Amino acid sequence: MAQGQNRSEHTHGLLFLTDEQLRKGIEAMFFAYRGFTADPDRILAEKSYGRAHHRALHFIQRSPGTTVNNLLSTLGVTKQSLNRVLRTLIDDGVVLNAVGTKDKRERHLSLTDAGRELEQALSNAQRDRMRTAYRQAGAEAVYGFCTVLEAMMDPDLKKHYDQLTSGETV
Amino acid sequence: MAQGQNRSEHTHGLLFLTDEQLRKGIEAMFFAYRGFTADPDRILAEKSYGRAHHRALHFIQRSPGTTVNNLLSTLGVTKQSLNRVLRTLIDDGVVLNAVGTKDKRERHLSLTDAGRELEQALSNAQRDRMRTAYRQAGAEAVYGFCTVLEAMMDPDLKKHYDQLTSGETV
DNA sequence: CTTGGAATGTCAACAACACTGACATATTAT
DNA sequence: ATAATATGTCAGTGTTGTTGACATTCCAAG
Repeated sequence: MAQGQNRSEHTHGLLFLTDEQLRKGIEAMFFAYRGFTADPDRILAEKSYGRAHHRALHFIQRSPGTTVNNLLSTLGVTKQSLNRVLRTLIDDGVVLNAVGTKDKRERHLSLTDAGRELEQALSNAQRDRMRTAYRQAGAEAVYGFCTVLEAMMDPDLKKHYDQLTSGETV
Repeated sequence: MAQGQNRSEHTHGLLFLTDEQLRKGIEAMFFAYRGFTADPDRILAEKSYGRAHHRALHFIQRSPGTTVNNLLSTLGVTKQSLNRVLRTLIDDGVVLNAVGTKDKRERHLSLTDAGRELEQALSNAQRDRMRTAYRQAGAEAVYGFCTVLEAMMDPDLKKHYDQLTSGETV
């Protein structure tokens, strides 16, 4: 029932959004996010790291030389929370912490070789699932997928997202 | 740069998935999920509940009379973890715990009036954002959104999702 | 009818990861 | 000199997940 109606609504571009359809999207987000994190979680568990470590590694890889403050606002956590994670990553020789050249108060974060290796392993696992899902769903679906996700973001978070996707350099 | 290329790839249905595009999707999931939970989180904080309470309320509302075991496998947590949450919800008069009529070992969970009210408040907040995002993105995007999310789910979780979306009754 | 297993509840301990608040230190800006 | 910034750290707390152990209740098979 739902499928056929949805399809017809597409064609003439009208959106009759029933609570049922919205609930479906909500549940899809819930179940999909579990799948989204499942593969990296397995790798992290072996190294006794958590998702917070993965997130830090990801965004450091994404913006090498980024400052703690920048990473803080991207991740949206407190400095105490981030520091706990960064501390272990730095001590384990996975993340580099370099005093800023221009402003010596700043610390510039980057990955060591070991860090790049770990980040690659995590990213590969996550990208594999992503790639499979993309291929399965098709190109148009992927475009819609990103469009809706972007529309769901808080404006402040969207800024970080846009900054990452457009310009690579910080 | 990315936008134009993506578009052309759509038209002839070929998927050249660069790591860059996959990373974009990964980051979109991360930032969007934060937005996805932001609104209910504010309401939950007032009542000193957490996301786990919201999830329990959602799926109980979705399948009234469901058993603990069923809820357990839907949520994918341990019974101890779920029990802690259910305990507070039952004690607060938000969830009803009825001994099964046929099999008296089972407990059938449902919402009280207060529970329905709270669940509505949470769902409304979440649906509002969802609706706005859907409208902003358009009908085709929504269709693609759900398609990709479904393809991202673990098969076991997808069963629960399918069960919920198709048949309402348990 | 006894026994095994299933469904549930509960206690205790522990870990990850978020929070707040307070305080210290170095460095830059005014 | 003083204020503001960037960072680090200590201590405490809360939510949510985990294991492991154990009790209870009840259905079903022998």
